[in-house]
Amino acid sequence: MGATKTEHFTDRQNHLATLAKALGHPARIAILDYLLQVEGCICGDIVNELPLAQPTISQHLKELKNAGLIKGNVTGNAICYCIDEVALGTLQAYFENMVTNIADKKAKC
Amino acid sequence: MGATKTEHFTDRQNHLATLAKALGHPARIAILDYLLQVEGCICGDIVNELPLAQPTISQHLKELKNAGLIKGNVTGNAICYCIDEVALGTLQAYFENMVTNIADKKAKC
DNA sequence: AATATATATCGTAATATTGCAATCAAATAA
DNA sequence: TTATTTGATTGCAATATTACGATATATATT
Repeated sequence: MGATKTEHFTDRQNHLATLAKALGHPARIAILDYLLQVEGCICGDIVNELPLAQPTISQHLKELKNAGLIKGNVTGNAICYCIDEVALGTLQAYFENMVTNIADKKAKC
Repeated sequence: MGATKTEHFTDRQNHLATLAKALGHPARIAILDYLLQVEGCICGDIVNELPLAQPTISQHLKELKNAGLIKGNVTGNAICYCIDEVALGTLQAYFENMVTNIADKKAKC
């Protein structure tokens, strides 16, 4: 098959999976790294920072944007991308919650 | 192509991407949900909890295990799976760090 | 030993992802 | 207007993922 059966899972599960999936590629981690390293957002020069061709990077940016992890707004010739705090907060809360839950339960495997 | 160019990225970036990728499917989020909900670990019955065939679930468990997100140890007839705190801690730290970094920078996009 | 139970592996079809050359679109600069 | 720049889109080849039936393996039970 190859097609994920999203209809069987909850909205929350599908949403978390979408966010995680968007981060499931080193180029996209690298893009977020760069977005954090630079002040606020990038207007241009992501292409020069990564070892991939321009269409490939454009595609990765699109996926991050579709997942809601980054926002982009046009400013003249260029486009400014920045990290979306809401999506990031969702992920942070998810892992925070898991870590504390596990610590509580003290699973002995 | 279809093959990720991992050699162009740092070990850290590849590792984070591997962890995120493993979580990039609702079935695998659901598995972790169930692992958290149950006390500690599961011995058996994951198959009954998810709307997927047994070989499919076995495959998803394998991917979570390969990524280091869960551990499994044999106990007689069944296999006990539980969440690996280390991998989860890595992800938690990553998002924690991002969130605080963004808050600091107060990006205005 | 024969049977049942739990899980892994194989094989394969359907679909998705990755990467890039070529090309297009829009704004800016000359 | 004619470049130039910036980034998106198209089209395609290579590879990966998802899902499952069939089958294998390994332990437990009878």
